[in-house]
Formats: sequence, structure tokens, C-alpha cells
Amino acid sequence: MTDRAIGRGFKRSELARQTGSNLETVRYYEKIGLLPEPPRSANDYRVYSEAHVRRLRFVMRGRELGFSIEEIRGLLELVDGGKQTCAEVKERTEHHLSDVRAKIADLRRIEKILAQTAAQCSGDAIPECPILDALSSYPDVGDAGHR
Amino acid sequence: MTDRAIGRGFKRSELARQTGSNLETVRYYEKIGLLPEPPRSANDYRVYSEAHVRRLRFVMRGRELGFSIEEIRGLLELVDGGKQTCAEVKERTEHHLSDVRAKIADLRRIEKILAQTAAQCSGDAIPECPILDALSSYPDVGDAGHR
DNA sequence: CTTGAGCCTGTAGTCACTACAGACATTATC
DNA sequence: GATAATGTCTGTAGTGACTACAGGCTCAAG
Repeated sequence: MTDRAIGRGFKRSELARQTGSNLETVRYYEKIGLLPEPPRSANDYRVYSEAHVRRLRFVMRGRELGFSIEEIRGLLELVDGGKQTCAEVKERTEHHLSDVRAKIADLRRIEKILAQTAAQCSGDAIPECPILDALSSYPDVGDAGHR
Repeated sequence: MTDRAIGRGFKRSELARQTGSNLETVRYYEKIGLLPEPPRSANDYRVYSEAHVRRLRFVMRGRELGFSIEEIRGLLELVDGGKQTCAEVKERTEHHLSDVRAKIADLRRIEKILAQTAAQCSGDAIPECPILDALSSYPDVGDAGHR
């Protein structure tokens, strides 16, 4: 395969390479309708263009930012609608932002407990371990401030 | 079923209620060997004791703190071993702590970008939306500092 | 004595992929 | 030009950590 750099139209492996995605993930996204089914060459190979690269990058970036597949589908619908309301996108982003902030808060609570218990631990080979005690007997920590 | 408060020995639903876990999750944990198979009463019902409550709480707390099932299995082995080395537990906790801190760092990066792009957004019904632009064309953000 | 809840089992569905098996196509090497 | 290695195609199964459901039993209440 020497067509790696031939002007327009490349194969799945090249799309994956350009975007840093997994080969199979591309097929998966097409199956669930997140990416369009690309045209096929005579040998039934998928043929991609720059537009596909852009769309896949959009999806991947959304995933990196923690949007779910369905959330990304929603964003793409706004994009595809043409007359995308910036307000709508903003609202969804802000909603997602509050989700992310809640996750951070949860993790920071966890971090605190882990750090505390690790610090209390002597590191000796004694049967009493504050970390295990913490795991066993701390009262519910998971409930504070959860939606 | 009025035996809700009968001294020793209760059913699965009561175990779930006491721990706040899902009924099916209990069975799942037993299936994968994270919880011991409890004794059965004449009618083949599972019979639990306080020890089961404690062990399930340990598991649940570990999950809340973001330990994987296998990590919890490892911690339980240390507990069950009797001669648990505190040092070993400490090491695992600290390893997990750095995982949690990495996750927090990732999320804060995401938070920043989401907040920035949402702030840039006018909220008008214009076709050009900075959030969509950001999703489409920001360079790789996911790579910095990743293990 | 029937109704309904609660428990039992195994199995399927979830999410977002990832991997594999087997068939055909293409490309590289001898 | 034969052969071997790689690449692509398809459908399907496996992952982790559950969750839900179907169908069958037991049990207590009305």
C-alpha cells in the first residue's frame, strides 16, 4: 500500500492513523450512526476524505471532554442542522461543565481520604492498618452533596 | 416476611437495605468471588450475618473510592491473609492515590476548556459557535501529561 | 385458598469500545 | 508468475461492573 499520501481518498487505517483512533472504533462509530457510512471503492474498501477526518476529530474531542456518545450525537445534530443555535450549544456545554465539576468534587473528596489514610499508615508490618479500617468503617462519604 | 429485625441471620434484601447496595449486585459479587457464598436456610434462601454486612461495606467503600474490583480483591486478600503487611496496603493506596490525582488533573483541564468556550459563546443564534469550533479544531489536549 | 410479595436460578442487556475468526484483496518478495 | 505477508471486509464475542428480566418456587396475609 503505497497510496498513503495520494491526494484525496484514503482507507480506514489511514483515517485511524491521522486521528489517532482505533481502527475498529471507526467502524463502531459508523455502525451506531455517529459517523456517516463512507463511499466504497471497487474492492469494497471504505474511502475517506478530509471531511471524515474532521468529523471523527470532533467526536474524539467530545469523548475526551467526557461527553457521552448520545451527547455528541446531539451536538452533531445541531451542527448538521445548519441553523445551529449557539445558545443551545452553550446550554449543553454548561450543563456538561457542571457534571465535570461534580466529578472533580467527588474525586477530591476521595483524594483527601486516601491521602489522609496513607499518611496515618506507619508502613510497619502490623496487623492494624488505618487504611483497611477506613475502608471498613468510615461512615457514608458518598452521600454528601450528590445529586 | 416479618423477620426484618430477628436477631441473627437475614435475607438478601435486608443485606442490600442495610448496606444501600443493589439486590442483584450482592449476587454478582458472590458470583465473582468477592463475597463468600452465604449459608442457606431450608428453603434455599441465603442467610447473612453481620460479617457479611461488614465485608460488603468494605467492598462498597472501595468502589466508592474508585478501586477496581480486582484492586479490592487484592485488598481483601491482604485482609484475609491475617498477617497483612500495612506497608503493602499503604503502597497500593498510594498508587491508587496517584491515579485519582491524574484523573483530577484531566478533569480540571477539561473544566477549563469547557468554561472558556462557554464564556466565549455569545448565546446568540449565530451559525458560528466557539464551542463547536473548539470541539472541531483544538489541537490535542488529551496528550499532555498522560501516562 | 388465592393473591401477592419475596426469593431462587440463569440469561440477556447496558455502555463504549476492543478483539477475534474467517474470507477476500492487494502488495511485496523471490 | 508463484507465494507469502499484509490489509480490508464481515459478523460476532468479549470486556468491566453491573442491572434487569423471565420463569419457577416458597411463604405469609386476607
